[in-house]
Formats: sequence, structure tokens, C-alpha cells
Amino acid sequence: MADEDDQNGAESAAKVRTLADLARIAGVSAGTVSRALAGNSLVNKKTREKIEAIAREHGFRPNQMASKLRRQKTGVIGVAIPLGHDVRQQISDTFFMTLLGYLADELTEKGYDLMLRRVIPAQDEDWLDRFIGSGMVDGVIVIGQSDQFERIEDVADGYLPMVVWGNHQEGQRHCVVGSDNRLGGKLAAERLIASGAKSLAFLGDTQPIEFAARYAGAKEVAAKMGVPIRALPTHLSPERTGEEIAEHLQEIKGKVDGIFAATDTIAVTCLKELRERGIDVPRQLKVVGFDDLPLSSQTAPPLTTVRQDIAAGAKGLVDLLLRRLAGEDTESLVLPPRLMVRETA
Amino acid sequence: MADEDDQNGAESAAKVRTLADLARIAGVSAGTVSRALAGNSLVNKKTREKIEAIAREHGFRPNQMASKLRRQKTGVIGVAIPLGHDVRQQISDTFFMTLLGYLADELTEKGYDLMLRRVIPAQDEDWLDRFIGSGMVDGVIVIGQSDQFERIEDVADGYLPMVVWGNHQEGQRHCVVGSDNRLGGKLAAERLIASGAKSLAFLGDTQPIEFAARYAGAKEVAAKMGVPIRALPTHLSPERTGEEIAEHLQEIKGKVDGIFAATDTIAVTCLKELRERGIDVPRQLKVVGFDDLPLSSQTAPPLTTVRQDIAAGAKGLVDLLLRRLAGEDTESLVLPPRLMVRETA
DNA sequence: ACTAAAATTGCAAACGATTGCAATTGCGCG
DNA sequence: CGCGCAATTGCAATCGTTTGCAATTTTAGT
Repeated sequence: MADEDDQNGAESAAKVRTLADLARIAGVSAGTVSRALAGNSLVNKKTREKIEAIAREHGFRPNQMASKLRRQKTGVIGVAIPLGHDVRQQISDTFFMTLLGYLADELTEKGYDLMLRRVIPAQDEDWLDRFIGSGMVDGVIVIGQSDQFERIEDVADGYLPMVVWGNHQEGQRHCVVGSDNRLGGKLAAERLIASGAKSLAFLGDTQPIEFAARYAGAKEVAAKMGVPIRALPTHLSPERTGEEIAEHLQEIKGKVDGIFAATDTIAVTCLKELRERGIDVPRQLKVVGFDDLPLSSQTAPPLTTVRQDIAAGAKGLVDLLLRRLAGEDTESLVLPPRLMVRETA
Repeated sequence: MADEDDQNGAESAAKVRTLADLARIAGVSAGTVSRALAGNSLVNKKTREKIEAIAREHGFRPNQMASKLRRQKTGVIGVAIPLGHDVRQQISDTFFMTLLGYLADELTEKGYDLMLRRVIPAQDEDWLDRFIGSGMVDGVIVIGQSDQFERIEDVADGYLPMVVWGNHQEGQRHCVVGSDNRLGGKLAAERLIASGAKSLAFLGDTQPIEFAARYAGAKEVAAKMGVPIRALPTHLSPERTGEEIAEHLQEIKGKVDGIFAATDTIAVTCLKELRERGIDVPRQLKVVGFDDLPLSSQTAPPLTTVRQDIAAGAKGLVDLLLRRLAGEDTESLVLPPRLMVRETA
């Protein structure tokens, strides 16, 4: 009895770090322990329960690195956020962060872990190859094409398990999930014109293709309706946006009566600048945003905007990625944007 | 020559997946390749350059799993977001997401990857042990104590590399970074009373200790000043918040003239409900929030709120964690909140 | 030219779990 | 009691990299 106690003491004291340790205590082989803990195998019920009990008692967890190495899969999905066209655009960008939140939910539900990587393509030529070839992830989701369209295209041919959030272009090779930005731009411009605007401006950077498509859609409608539209380059970085918008406002004063903001964030800032200048929205100037972030319905006046269904986007990204992991070569998914008419246009 | 070409062709065609493959081509041993690619070792410059060239040519990347297994470290920091006291509180909660963004920036800068895990403690008893013991991360950052204070305490003794965002309590054993919530609560109550409020209400769940501390601070001030204060339980989930606040507003109509919202998100929603009811802020009712999210300065009227310095928080979390990884047993870091007086109180 | 020291490189043992295959045990039944 | 088959378990190779130590080659010094 004393003997047994001693033995137990020794057993508990010695940390059980490996299958082999546990196997020794249980008096079986490491292979059996592995199978028992995996649960799905052909291990005697009693043996398994005994092993499980010991494992629980010692708080044993099999080493994931070894497991992943052996099984050649990681159970991890990489999520990359390229900060290309505007380095100052923080990873903290609300839209991307919200999408990321939903992605985390979706992936967790499917049993995957999420590895987040913020990446500055300008400083790191082959960020995508590195991420993919790192052997740390089973698949990759890229949030936003930024100015990396070509690089992504290059990789897409040789690497199936990748899905990208962004804009879809005719004939592109990588699988993308995203809103129909061009259509969204049309909706915005139509609304502005319908509510009486006679001269439009697009507030935002037109480099990134998502934004370019939004602008293109708006331009198409404007041209058709015989309304002028101009682009006013505006960055997304919180600090600079304010000033830039202020300058733009100064410049277009009286010349423009309808603003299409590339982003709700820009729209909200714009609204604030307008309020400070005592410009009445929507009477003097109409504003339409893009995204429909939660905060957008809370502004005064509530923002009219083009809604992207972020939850559906996340679901789509994960769904397509899992199918690609299973070997299927999936089509892109283009989600329809929806105009949320509130009070700014 | 033909021979050599052939050989080259064969070499390029055959994928170089392992150090051994590369070593064969380079005519050296795997060990040498490993050292060459690591760069830091004592390999002949010529040999290294040759190996690097071949590696580049074939796009070779050493398998991370094998590397991590061998070196017994992962270069990954786990970030866990427990969704305890309110499962519906999405991971998309703005404050946490913003903090996460800054964390990603900080960690990337220090050369670590970030593994995100959303966790529902109610469904998963030992989420923290699992995460820590998974062998997938070198250290853990927990964002928000939620209702998991005790569990975190239990783990803290045996596991050094963990830092938690949350509330600091006298004598606690885990290392925490966070705002002085009690002080923040005091600031809020003082402001409300100073601007004329005679009867206060706290809008938010008082279960999570961060919120409890905010409420406690406010209560202390209220008691000292002889002003009544009551707590009105309010959840954080976007869908429910609106209704709940509406009900509360109905109930306290005329009885309360100062609201301290546990969170800016709650405050903003509250502001909107008040606007819809035609209640004048700050004349009829004063409101103070907590967090100072970017959107908070954009409301109408701009929200008076208690600011948490999120960037500093992220920096602190990473800094302390790295020191703990190096073996140091660091103290907690309590950041001072700052009252941002705007127009709602 | 010869020896000692320094600089490179190769060898082989880890790291810890998984899994095909073989060996063992147990069971039922004639 | 013995045979055959099924249910369990053990063995050992494998995943791909890193690294201590030994072996080899260079370099330098006399």
C-alpha cells in the first residue's frame, strides 16, 4: 500500500509530457495511447477509459506540432490582411475587423484555428508564397486584394486552397468572394441623382480595384444621366482623412451637391466635417456611403449607404475554402449589395 | 552539356520539398543546408550562397512544423477571446476587435504570428488549458476576463507566459493590463453630477468584473455626493441592446437624468434611442460612455466618454508577454483612463 | 613541408505523435 | 481441448528540421 502510494506520488510528480510517458504509466504502448486518445480507433473500451482517466488526471495534451508534422495538416487557416495601397490603413480598419470577427466564428465552428497575419507587400515581396509555403496553414483567406491583384493571380494557379475577399473581374483566376462593387456604385449614384443631386464627387482612393469598381459604377450611371462626377482622392488612415476631406470640401464648395464615399468610415467623417461647417445634409449636400457598418445607422442624420452583407461574406469565404481543401475548384461568389436608404440622400 | 541540361530539367521538375532534396542537389548534407538557410551559422560563404540560390530557384521553404517540433517553440502567440458572460456578444465587438488589430501590429513587428481563438467557456470547461497545452503557442494573451477570473487565476500560477486584458484586483495572481475601471467609473459619475444630474443609472451588465468595477466607481462617487444610482442590466449583443435600452428608457422616464453607459457601443445606441424619442441630450438627460471608440467623436452630439488608450494597451500586453517569455515575472500594468468631455454631459 | 589550430561539413540522434503491419490475446464453437 | 477468426495491442518506420559532436578540409605559422 505504501508502495503504491509512493508510486502514485512519483507518477503525479513526474510530468507527463509525451505519449510515451503516459504509455509507461498505463502499461501500454505509445501507439495504443495515441489511438485511445484519438477515440476513433479500435481500442478496447476499458483500456481507453483507463488511458483517458490518466490523461485527465495529469492534464496531458498531445503535442500538436508533432501531430501536425506527422499528419501533414495543421487544422489552421491563415488569414492575411495586405496593407498595400495605403500602409497607414490600419489593420484596425473597421470593415476588415468585422469581417475577421465573423471569419473567426465560422472557422471555429468548423474546427479550424485562425492564424492572422498582417502584411505590408511593399516591404515583403513574396508575402503570399511565404504564408502558403510556410507549412503552417492548410489554406489561406486573403482579406482585400489591395494592390496585389497580380501577385494573387500568380499564386492562384498552383495553389488551390485560397479564397480572397475582394472584387471579381471577368476572367480572373483566383477565387474571390465579395460584393458587386460596380453595382453598388451604380446604386449609390442612382440614389444621389434621384434625390436631386446635380453634380457628384467620389470620395476615396481609386487605386484599389474594389474602390475603382465602385467609382466606375457610379461614373457609368452619372454619364448616362448626364451628371458630372469627379474623384477626390482620400486616404483611409484615421488621422489624415479628416484634413483631406476638409480640403476637398473647401475646394468643391458650391460645385458639388452629391457625395459618394468609398467607405462608411469616410462618409461618417465627412458627415462630421459637414456638420461642423453648418452644411445641411441632405438639403445642401447629399451623402451616400458604402459598407453599412453598425455605426452607420447611428449617425445624425442616419447614413444612407450601400450595404455589404459581412456575415454572408464570411460564411461564403469559409464555405468555399473548405470545398477547395476537399479538392473542388470552386467558382467565385459575388454577393449583391443593397441600398439602405436612410436620411443623408 | 545535354546531360547537364537534362539533369537541370529533372532537378527543376522534381519538387524540392525537404532539406534533404535540396541538399542532394547542392551536393551537401541536410545539416549544412539547414545551417545555411538559417544564416547565422558557420557555413562557408560560397556554400551558403549556392544553397540560397538553389532554394530561391525552387521556391523552397523549410517545413515549419518540423522546425517548431525540433526547436520546441512556435513563434506564435495565442490570442483568446472568451465569450463568457454574454455568448451573444460577438467576437465582432468593436473594442476587442480594435485591440486585436493593434495587437496584430505589435506582434508582427516583434516577429510573432498571432493565432486567434474565440472561445465559449460555458461549452468548453478547460479552454485555457487546452490552448496553453496545445503546444501551438509560445504564450497567450487573453482579451477580456469575462466571467473567467477564477479559471485564469488557477492557470496563472503554473504558466508564466500569459497576459490578460482586463481589470486589476488587489492581490490577484495573473498579470493583467487594463484601464483603471473604477477610476473611470468615478470620472464618469463626477462628470454627470458636475453637469447637473440628480439621479443616475448605469447601463450595462454588472457581471463582468470590468463593468462591475466601473459601476462600483460610479457608485462610490454617487454615494459620496448623495445622488442615487441604479444599475440597468443591458446586454452587448447588437440585436438585443436596442430593445433593452428602449425598455429601460421607458421605465426610468423622468426618474433619471444621468446615464453612465458601460460601453460606447451602448452609449451610442442609447443616444439614438433618445433622439428617436425626442429627448434632448444633454439638456434633459446626460450621457457618458466608456472606451472612446473612433466613432464616438462622430455622434451627434459628440459623446462625452471615458477614454481607454487601446494602442498603449496593446503595446503593454505584448511588452509584458515578451518579458514573461524571457522568464521575468512581471507586474500588472494599470493604465489611467481619461475623461473626454464632449457634448453629451 | 609539417603541425597545430581554425574553419567547414557530415553524421546521426533527437523532437513527439501517427499508423500500416505483424503479433498477440481472447472468444466461440465443434 | 483445439482451431480459426476477430479484437486488441505492440513495433518500428515516418514526418522534416535542428544541432552536438566528430571528422574532414583549410589556413597559418615556423
